Order: sequence, then C-alpha cells, then structure tokens
Amino acid sequence: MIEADAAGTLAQRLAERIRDKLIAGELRPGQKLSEAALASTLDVSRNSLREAFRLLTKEGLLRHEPNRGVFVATPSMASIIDIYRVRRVLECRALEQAYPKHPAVIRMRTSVERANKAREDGDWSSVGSANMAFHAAIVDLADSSRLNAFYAHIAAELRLSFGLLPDPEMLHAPYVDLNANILAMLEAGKPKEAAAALDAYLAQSERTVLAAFARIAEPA
Amino acid sequence: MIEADAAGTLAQRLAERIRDKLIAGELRPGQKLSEAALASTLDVSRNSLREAFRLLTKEGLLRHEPNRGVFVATPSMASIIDIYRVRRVLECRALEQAYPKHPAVIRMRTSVERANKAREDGDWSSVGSANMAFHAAIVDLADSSRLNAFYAHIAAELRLSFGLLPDPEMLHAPYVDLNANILAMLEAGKPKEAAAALDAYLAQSERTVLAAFARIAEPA
DNA sequence: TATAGAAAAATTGTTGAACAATCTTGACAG
DNA sequence: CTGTCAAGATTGTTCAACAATTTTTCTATA
Repeated sequence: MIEADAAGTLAQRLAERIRDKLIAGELRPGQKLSEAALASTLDVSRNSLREAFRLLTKEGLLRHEPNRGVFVATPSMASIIDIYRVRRVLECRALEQAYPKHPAVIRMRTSVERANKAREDGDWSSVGSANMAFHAAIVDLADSSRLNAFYAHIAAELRLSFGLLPDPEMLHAPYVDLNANILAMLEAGKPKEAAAALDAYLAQSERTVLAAFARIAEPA
Repeated sequence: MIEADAAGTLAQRLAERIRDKLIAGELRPGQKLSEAALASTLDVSRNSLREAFRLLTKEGLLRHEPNRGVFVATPSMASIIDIYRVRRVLECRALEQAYPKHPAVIRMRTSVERANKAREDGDWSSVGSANMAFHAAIVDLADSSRLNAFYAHIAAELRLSFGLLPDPEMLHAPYVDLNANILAMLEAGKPKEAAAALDAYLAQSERTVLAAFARIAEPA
C-alpha cells in the first residue's frame, strides 16, 4: 500500500482528502472554507475544488450557503438526535430481519474480536474503529448497497460530532460487551431480542453523546 | 407561481431541470450525456454542467464513469430489488414505531383522499402522485430530515424504473384501497398490524414491478 | 476477409484568467 | 451610536486552452 489515493477524478480524490481532514479534526465545525485559499493550499484549480465541495455537501459533511461560501457542518443536538433516529431505523430493522447465517455476521464477529483485543491493549482508537465496523456490518445484513452507502454517510457525520468531544474514543469502550451480547443473541437465532438489545444500546449511546455535547456546547 | 426554478446556484437549478427531464422520460436510461452537447443545449458552461452532474450522480440518477462520461442510470432487476429493500426498512420501521397522532398522519389521510378522488375521475397520473405522497408521509413518521431526504432520492430513482414500464400510472391504481387500510390500522392504534400490511403491500408491488420489467427487458 | 495495431479524432479532465453578482467591511454623515 | 454608501473581497459563471484518455478510423499484415 504505497499509493495514497490515486483513484478516479481529481474531484473525488480532493473530496477524500478533505473528508480525512474533517474526521481528523483539522477542519473545525463551522469554519469557512475559502475557495481561493483552499485551492491554492491543495494546489488545484477553483473549479475542481468546487466539484469536490458539491460532493461533500451532498454527503452532509459540508454546508453550502449560496453566494456566501461553504462551511464545515456544525453538529448540534438536533443533528445528533436525527442521526440516532436514522441509526435506530436502519440498524434495528436490519438486525431484526436478519438471516443468522448471513455473511455479514462473520464480519460482526471479527469486529467484536478486534475490539476485545484492542481493549486489552488499551488501544482505544482501534476499539472505536472496530465498533464502527460492527455497526456497519449490522446494516449490511439488510443486503442493500444503497443502505450501506447511506449508512456510511451517517457514520461519517456522526464521527464529526465525536471529534468535538473530549476523549472521543472512550465513548466506544463501554459498548464492546454489549456488542458481543447482541452478536450472541443473533447467532442463537433470536434476532428480535438482539434488535431490542441494540435499541437499548443506541438509546444509551445517544444519551451519553448528547450529555457530553451539552457539556461542551454551553459551558455557561 | 410564474417563476420557473430560480432558486440557489446555477448548478442546483440545472440539476433540477435535468431531474425533471429524467422522470419525464425525455432522457432514456443508459443514454450518454455529452458535456459539450448538453452544455450548449442548456446554454451554460461546461463547468457549471459538471457541477450539476456531480449532484445528480450522488443522487443515484446518473452514473459517472471517469474519463468516459456520465450516463442516465439504467434500472435493473438488481436495483429494483435493492430499492424495495430500502423501502421495507424505512417505511415498515417508521410505521411500526409511529405515534398515531403524528402530524404526518394528516398528510397520509389527505393523500388517501386525493387518490380516491383522482381514481374516480380516472386521473391515473394524480393517483400515482398521491400514492407517492402517502409513502413519503409514512417515512416522515420517523421524524428525521435525513431519512426524508434519503427517501426522496430512492423515490426518484424508483420513478426512473416506472418510466420504462407501459402504463406506469396503472401500477399505483390497485393500491389505493390498501393504503386506506394501512391508514385505518394506524389510526386505530395498531401500528404493528399496519406495518405488517405495508410489508405485504411492498412485496406485492415489488413482484408486479419486477414482472413488468422482466417482460420489457428480455422480450426474446 | 478478418484482424491487430497505429494514427487521428473526439471527449473528458483540469487549469487559469476574466468578469459579473453578491456579500462584507469600514468610513462617514447625521 | 446608528444608518448609509462606497470600496474591497468572495463567490458565481463563463471562456479558452491544453493534457489525458477513450473512441473511431484506417491501414498493413496474416
């Protein structure tokens, strides 16, 4: 893996670079992205950058105000609540209706194992990645490429919110065991119970994120 | 309402114009959209048109093959099946978990009434519109702007498939009464039953569409 | 005749400059 | 202090050009 991101058109590559900066926290929410400045920084033309902006705006990562510019999307209580509603619809339904021998179940299991190992090593960042992979695998149970793509956007947007929080990785840590439980129920042929557990998981996670967000949003 | 579509940037307006042509059937699936030709037809620059292409590609209405061009998305059995999977996840879950006094219920009712009236008048096109509105209202029960936006894309893509079929509006006609039943169950405080009925509805609709599609796809 | 391959043409990818339209800033008058 | 208006900066849009890639055309050869 020597190559960086040499795929497709320049706009796509640009979108990827900016997306990385976004989830890496290099670009702060609400920050304005000047066309001229960014174009010269990234050493591309304004036209190409604008195409990338259109891409990222459609993904919900940027906000485009005509004649005013594009800004990094700013997470809010409302957006976090909205995102968790989406997660409940997609994940719970996919899990509830899942075929217990679906290939994605294997990915769920490997994700749990990776998370366990990472937790032992104290590698919280990897715990977070494994957790995200676990939930992406759940959505994949529904066998729809459109749902997968949509969930990828939602997950990226949620990561934007996480980036604002202190100790973002720690948010995932408590849920490793819950994931294992959910997986066990599914493999035991009890998808309904697994879905119920997932619903509880999401409710708890949502409360935690909202609380942490409220703490930093209004320190008044 | 004299104004046509004077909102936002040129790329957005272009996207809307092309989207309209797409669902109106003026642009055929698989057809290549030449940048130079379309730009001169629509009397805009290639750059602006390219921005619009990026928008519509993200919506799933166009397909972008780097260095080869953009094409009108071509419906297939696989895409129809995928879309109906999405519909089941979004609509059934939203209905099942719905609060019976949610404002969207009113829109569901007016949609049913509009469909009934249109059917009496033999206005099948309006029956179709009312039917689409009914299902959009169902998704709105989940109270998520992201789900609403996603469903709008899915609906537009499905309409692309309908456009290929003979008597596309007739596809909606048989379902007016089923919608009324679903609404009645929801208003009677039985969301679970309503969701089950909707699931059956979608299964039947999917079969019909697939059968019609198969008939025109391989007339060998 | 068929076909592989090279040359030519057409199309997409990308850039830079230019100007119009709109927004932002800041000075100034009341 | 506040509202107005001009100046400056930024986005919106177009155009022309060239590079990179694909498609088409044509030819030489088996």
